[in-house]
Amino acid sequence: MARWEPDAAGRLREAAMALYAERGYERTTVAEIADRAGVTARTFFRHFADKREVLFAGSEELERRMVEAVLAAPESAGPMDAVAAGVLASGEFFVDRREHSRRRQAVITATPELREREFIKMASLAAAFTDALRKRGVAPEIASLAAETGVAVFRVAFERWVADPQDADITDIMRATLADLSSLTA
Amino acid sequence: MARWEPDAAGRLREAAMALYAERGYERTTVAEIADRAGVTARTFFRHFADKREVLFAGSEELERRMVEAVLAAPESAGPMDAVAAGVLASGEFFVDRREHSRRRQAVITATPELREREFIKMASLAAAFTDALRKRGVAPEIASLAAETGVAVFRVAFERWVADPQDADITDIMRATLADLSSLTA
DNA sequence: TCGAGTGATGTCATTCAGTGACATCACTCA
DNA sequence: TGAGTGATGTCACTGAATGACATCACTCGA
Repeated sequence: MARWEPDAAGRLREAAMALYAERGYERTTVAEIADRAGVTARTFFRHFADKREVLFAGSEELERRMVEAVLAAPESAGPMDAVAAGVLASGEFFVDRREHSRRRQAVITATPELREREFIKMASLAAAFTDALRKRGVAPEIASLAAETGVAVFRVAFERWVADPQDADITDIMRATLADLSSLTA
Repeated sequence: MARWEPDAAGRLREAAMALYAERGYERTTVAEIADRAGVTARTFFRHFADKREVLFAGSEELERRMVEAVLAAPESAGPMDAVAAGVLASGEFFVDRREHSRRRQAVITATPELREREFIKMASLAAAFTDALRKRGVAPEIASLAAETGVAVFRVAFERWVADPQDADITDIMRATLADLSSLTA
């Protein structure tokens, strides 16, 4: 018999999601999460930097994929087209995760501390987009503006997808949002 | 003689800025800030919700002014024009505050926790813009997209202003940033 | 097969953020 | 002049987060 049950991090993630959804983020203690996962609070902090981070594991992976798509866009693509490619590439990440995304997003939206953390993840994405665009030869100021705008589109589209009663495809929603941006600034 | 020195909140703000700049946010305790301001830690928390908020007093005022400008834009103005008016209206708020803004921004940029807080302030601004646009009759989805885009412009322009070695006027920089957005999405 | 690591976890003590309850006391005003 | 009022202090407590050290199943080479 193994000394410890495997995948403590996974159990902690699930326990945290369940408790945050059940009784709210603020009224859940790390000790309770750890208990439910069968470990101690000290172990929680060995897997996650803080009480918020447990909901954001995997965001680096998403960011990595989106950045790759920006870099992989055709050379002829302008800055905004490259960013659009990055945004669209996020679609596959959410396949079959709509319900999970909805529950997770409900918890985050209800908790200022978690919203803060989500924003800094978006900022990290914007910085990564900026960097990728510069590598494509885009001027620094233009790169950051295009990146910020692209992230704004991603956020709005994601919100629309989560809220969509028709369960429309996320990629379609992203395309529509990008089109809205074009007509807005026309 | 008054029982207490007046303007405890002001002294706390200054003490916090000084200490955060001197030795960094994380290595400054609330007790130290309170000490320097001549009050107790308990009093600190009566004036500011938490250790981060002390750097963001006044942001509601800025938001209020920007929203007013959105609402005051000519009826003929489109969503993006109205948002642009809001962004430009922030200019006067920063008159004669460039050096203060630079020091403050340096502290914030160096501290993830403070960056998180700054982002949620920007989100609040975006929500307020969205609301204002809806009051102007803009469709909800378009309103939020225009608002997010406007906030992106504000952030980029503010960063440019703080970093500008020429000390250019903030309003000019904002106009230029708005122009960049137009050509980007053309 | 045995013994020296290794690594994930537990235990314990501590610092610090943040909050609730209650006391204090200069100042105000009827 | 005495009953509030309000900003502050004091105290006790919860809970997040971290460092130091112990534990022990498992691995791997001699």
